[in-house]
Amino acid sequence: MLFNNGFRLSRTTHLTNSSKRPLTLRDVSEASGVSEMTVSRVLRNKGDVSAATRQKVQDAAKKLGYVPNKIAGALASQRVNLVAVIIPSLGNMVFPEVLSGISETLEGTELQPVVGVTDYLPEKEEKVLFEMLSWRPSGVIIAGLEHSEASAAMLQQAGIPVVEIMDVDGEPVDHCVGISHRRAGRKMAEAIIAQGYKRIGFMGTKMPLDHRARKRFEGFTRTLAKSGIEIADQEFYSGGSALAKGREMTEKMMARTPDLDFLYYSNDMIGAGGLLYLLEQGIDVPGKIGIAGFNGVELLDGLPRQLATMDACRRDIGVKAAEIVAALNSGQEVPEGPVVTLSPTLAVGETLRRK
Amino acid sequence: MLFNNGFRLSRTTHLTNSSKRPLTLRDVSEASGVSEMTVSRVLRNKGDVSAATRQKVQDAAKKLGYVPNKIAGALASQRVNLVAVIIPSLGNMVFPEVLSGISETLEGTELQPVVGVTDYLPEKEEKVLFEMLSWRPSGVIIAGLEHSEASAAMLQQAGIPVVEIMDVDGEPVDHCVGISHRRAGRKMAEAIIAQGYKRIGFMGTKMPLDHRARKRFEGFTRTLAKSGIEIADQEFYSGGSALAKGREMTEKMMARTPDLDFLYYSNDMIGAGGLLYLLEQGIDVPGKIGIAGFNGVELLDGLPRQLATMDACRRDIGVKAAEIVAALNSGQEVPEGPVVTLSPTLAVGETLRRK
DNA sequence: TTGAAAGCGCTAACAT
DNA sequence: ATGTTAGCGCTTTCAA
Repeated sequence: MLFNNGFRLSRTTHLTNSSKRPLTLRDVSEASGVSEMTVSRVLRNKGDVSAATRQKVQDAAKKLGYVPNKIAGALASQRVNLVAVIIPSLGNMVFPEVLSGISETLEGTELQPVVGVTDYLPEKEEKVLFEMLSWRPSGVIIAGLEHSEASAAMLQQAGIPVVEIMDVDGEPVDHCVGISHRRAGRKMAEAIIAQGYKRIGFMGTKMPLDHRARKRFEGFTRTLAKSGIEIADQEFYSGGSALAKGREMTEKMMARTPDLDFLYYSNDMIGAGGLLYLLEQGIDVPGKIGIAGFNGVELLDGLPRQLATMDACRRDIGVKAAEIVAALNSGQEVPEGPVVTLSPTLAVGETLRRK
Repeated sequence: MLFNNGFRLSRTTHLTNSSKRPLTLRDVSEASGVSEMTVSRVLRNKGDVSAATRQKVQDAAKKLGYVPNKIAGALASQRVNLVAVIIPSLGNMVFPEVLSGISETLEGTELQPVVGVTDYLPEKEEKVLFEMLSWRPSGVIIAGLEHSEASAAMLQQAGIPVVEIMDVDGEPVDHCVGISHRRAGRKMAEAIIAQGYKRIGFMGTKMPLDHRARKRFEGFTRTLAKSGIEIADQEFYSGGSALAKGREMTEKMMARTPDLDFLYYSNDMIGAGGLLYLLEQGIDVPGKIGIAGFNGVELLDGLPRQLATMDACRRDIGVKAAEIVAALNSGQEVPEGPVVTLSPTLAVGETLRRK
C-alpha cells in the first residue's frame, strides 16, 4: 500500500462522503450555489431552468455522488412510481416470463415493477400485499382471482388500479387479464377425444391452492364426461424435480393401468419427464399412447418429440396487465373493458396425433 | 342482488373509505380516541401501552382497514427495512434459487428483499442500482464483482452493507460470498483429464458480460494446457431454448469434429440437450464420449443419464449473503471476514466415467 | 403510560 | 427563471 501521510486506508475507507450521512438536496444546493428548489427541478427535469444553472447543478450532483431520496420525494409529492407485482412463485418459469412482459412494458413509462412472492399461500399473500400496499404503489398486478377476504378488502380499499392476472374464470376486483383455464382444459379434452383416445390418465400437482390447475382439471373432466369418458387413472405429486416426478408417476401409472392410451399432464415439465420415460421404454408415442402437457414452455423445443401443449400466453398477459396499469395511471380509459380474455392456442406437436 | 335502500352497489363501490383518500394515523386516532403517538406505538409494538388502549387501537385500525404509510415512517425514522438484491436475470433458474435462499433467511429478520434485474448489462445495473439506492435500503446484495466505475462508486458511497455474490475471483467492495469459478473450471478439467479424455470440445453462451462463465472457461483451458491439451473445438450460442441449442450445437460439432471424446457445456441446460441428442444417435455416453455441464440444476434428476456437473452452491450463497447483511444491519461482526468462499462439489454422475 | 412539538428531505403552490 | 413557504404522515424526543 502506498505511503499515505498517516491516514489509514482500507477497503472500507470511503474517500468521499466519509461522513456517512447521506447527501441531501441542500448539499447539492450549497455546492452549486443554486437554491434547493431549483436543484430539485433540475434533477427531475421539471419546470424551466436555464442551461447554465442546469449545468452547474448537474456537475455538483455528479461530483458529490448525490442520490436523491425517493422516500422524501414520494412523501412530498404523494406519488410513488412503483407497481406491486404479486405472484405465487419464481421457480415456475411461468412467472418470470409474465414478469418480463411486465417490466418490458413498464420500461416505456415512469413506472417500476416490484415483485412479491406468495408461495401459493393465502396467508403469505395477505402479508406480502399488506407490506407492498404500505409503500403506496401506483398499482397492483396480482396473480389469480382467489384471495382471502382480507386480501380482497385491501385490494378494494387501496384506491389504485388493480389487475388480476392469469385467470379469467371468476369475479375480478377491478381489472383482469388472462385465459380461461376451464376452457383450456375443455379444449384439450376435445382435441384428445377428436383423435379417438379413450383410456385417459391424468397427472398433476397436489396443490389444492393452485386454482388454475384445478380449473383446467375441471374443464377437462367435465368435457370428457360429456362424451361418456371418465379419467381412467390419476396421480398427484408435490415437491422435487418435476422432470423426475413426471418420469416416476408415468412409470407407476403405466404399471398400474397398462391399457391407457393417453396421458394428460398438468404442466409441461412433468409431461417432458413422462415423454422421456415412454421413449426410453420403446413405447410408441403417439401411436400406442398419446401425451400432452400445459404451458408451452420454451424448454420443449429441445425434446426428442415435440410435446403437445397449450400456450398460456404468459408474456402477453404481463404486457397487457402492465399496459392497463400504465393507462389507468395516466388517467386513460381501458378500451377493452375490465376483463381481457386471451386465447391459448393448442400446439398439437407430435404427441397428440394418432398415426 | 339484495335490496339496498337506494344505494347503488357495484363491484367498484367501496363500502368503507370510499373517499379514496388513504387512511392516516390520525383517522385511527380519531376513531379510537387515542393520541396519534400512542396509536403509532401500538401499531409498531413499541413502548409501553396499556392492554386496554392497545385493544381499542387495534380494533379501530382493523375496522377502518388502515394500512400504515411506510414512506412517512421511513422518512421520519430514517430506517428502511429493505435489502436491494440485484441479479442479472430471472430466466436462468440459478438466480431464483439464490433468491429463495435470501428470502428464507431474511424471513427471520425484519428485513425484506427487493429484486432488481440487470439483463447482464452494466448500464442497466447502474440504473437499477441508482434507483434502488434512492429508496435508501438497509443493504445491497449484488451479483458479480465486475461493476462499472459509477456503480462501484455508488456501492462505495452508499454507507450500507454491500455483499457481492456468486463469485470470489476479484476485489469486493465490501463483503463477498461465492465460489471461485476459475477453480471450478480447473476442477472439472482435472476430473476430465483424470479419466483419460483428450479430445475436448466446449460449448457455451456468447456472453462477453457473463464474467463467471468466462472465468470458468479460463480456468478450464489453462488447466488443460498444463497437460498439453488444447480445446479441440468450441461453439457459442445466444438466445433461444437452451435445451434445443445444446442439441443443435452438439450435432454441428460432432459433424465437424467427429473424433471428440468429451464435451464440456457451460451450463446444464445445454448439456442436457447435448445428452439427449447423443443418446438419440445411439452414441455411447460416456463410453465413446463423455459430457459434463455446470450448475447442478434440479432438472437433471429426470434425465435418462445423470449428467456430470458441478454444484454452484446457489442456495447457500443466498443464505450466507442474507446472514451477512442481517448481521451487519444489527451491528454485529461477520466472523468469517469479508470474503466467504464456498466449495462447489463435483457430481460425477454417469457421464464422466470411462467405462 | 400518554401526549405535544419538532422535523425527516423533499415537492406543490405560490411568490417574485 | 428562480426563490419562499408550507406541509406530506409519520417517529423522535422530551415533557407530563
